[in-house]
Amino acid sequence: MLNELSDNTEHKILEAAKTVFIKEGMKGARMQEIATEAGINKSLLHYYFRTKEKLFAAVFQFAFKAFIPKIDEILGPGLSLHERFSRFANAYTEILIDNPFIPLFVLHEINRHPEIIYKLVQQVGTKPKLLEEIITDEIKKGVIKPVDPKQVIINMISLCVFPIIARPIILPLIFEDDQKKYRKFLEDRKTEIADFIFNSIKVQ
Amino acid sequence: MLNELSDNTEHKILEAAKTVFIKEGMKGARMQEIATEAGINKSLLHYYFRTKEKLFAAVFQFAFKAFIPKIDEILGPGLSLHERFSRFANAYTEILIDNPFIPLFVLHEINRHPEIIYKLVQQVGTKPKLLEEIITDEIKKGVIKPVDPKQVIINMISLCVFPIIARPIILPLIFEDDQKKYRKFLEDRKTEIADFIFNSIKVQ
DNA sequence: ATTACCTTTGACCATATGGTTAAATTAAAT
DNA sequence: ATTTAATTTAACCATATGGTCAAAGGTAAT
Repeated sequence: MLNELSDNTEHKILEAAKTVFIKEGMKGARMQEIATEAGINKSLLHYYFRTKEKLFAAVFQFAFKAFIPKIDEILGPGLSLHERFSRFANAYTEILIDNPFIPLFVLHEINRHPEIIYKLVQQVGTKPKLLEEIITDEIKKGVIKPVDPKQVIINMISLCVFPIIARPIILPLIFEDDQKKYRKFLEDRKTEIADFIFNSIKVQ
Repeated sequence: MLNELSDNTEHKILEAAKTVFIKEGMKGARMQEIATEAGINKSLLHYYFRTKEKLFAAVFQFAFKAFIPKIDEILGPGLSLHERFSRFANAYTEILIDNPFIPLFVLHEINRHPEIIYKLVQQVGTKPKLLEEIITDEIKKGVIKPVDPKQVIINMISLCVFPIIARPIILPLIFEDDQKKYRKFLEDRKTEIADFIFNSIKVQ
């Protein structure tokens, strides 16, 4: 039972740390707040994770993985480009709706310490080149115009991520604080984004 | 000369505060660091701006204004929709290239305190409705397909902002840390974004 | 029951940090 | 020159915060 208990506490701590760090950022987060959120005291927190840095590193790694989509999984084999765009936008938008604070958290921290990305990129093992090749092939096949694949990829991710991280501005400024409208808007995007991109680059 | 000197010091403080706050965020910024950056001591900083909050408020207001484009100015009268998209993407991208850390700063802080937006929105006086009307009109004229104007507007802003704030991820992951390629990529977008959007929604 | 080990707690420490204050300095006005 | 007001500085203060430590509690093995 020893291990079960410890796992339990460690798990509680990690969940609490996610909540607090992702909301407040590294500098904004307080160890006491994390302890309280986890229902334990500060000493125990330091017993499990010696320092704030170590705890942060654990949370950041989790967040980074959640933010960088595992493209290869989403882009299953034997699909048309439009279908692939559609699946990507759909899956990624859903991830982001469920974890709306992760992108900003990751971007904010990575801006403060751009170096940390190098360790993470390997661990995550995402392959943007894969998507790039798919797009290049479709150009050769004459399905889409000769566009820069990098532009298309960044467009796709931009269109998925930004509406989520800009919610506190978009909601009052565009949707007059009507959460339902905003929610519907995001829901629509699951299909709109793929159509939008495909329409733009397809050969008519 | 009294006023000139004080203006000068106040100006130095504000510039220093912009640098530090925008880079480190409200919680990450240190009053001492701002003072040092401004070439003065901490007491003088508190003499000009009683509290960290007051200084932050000044910086945040500036940053918010820089982040929210004054749409009406960019969208001069008597232009085609494509021309308007083009001008917007061009002008906004340039602003963002010159102030690459502002969007993330604003979004991060506004996420921590979503309320603050209400005071700012009035002061800035941006009118997204204006662009919405323009798009609606073009739909009626049959220039573009019957799309949701809100989707188009958010797409435009997403495509401009995200590639800037995601630079620390994009640069290593997509451009193998080649800054020139990234820079060229942004430069291309000044025209690419408008073409991209217009192609997608125009009636062929 | 005793040993040994893991977990949890409360009291405590050192330092960083936002902020204050009184005195010194400077500049303008009389 | 003297007064007056604004500006600048150095020394301090109170508090928050990350982190430590020794003791207590609990659990399983002998």
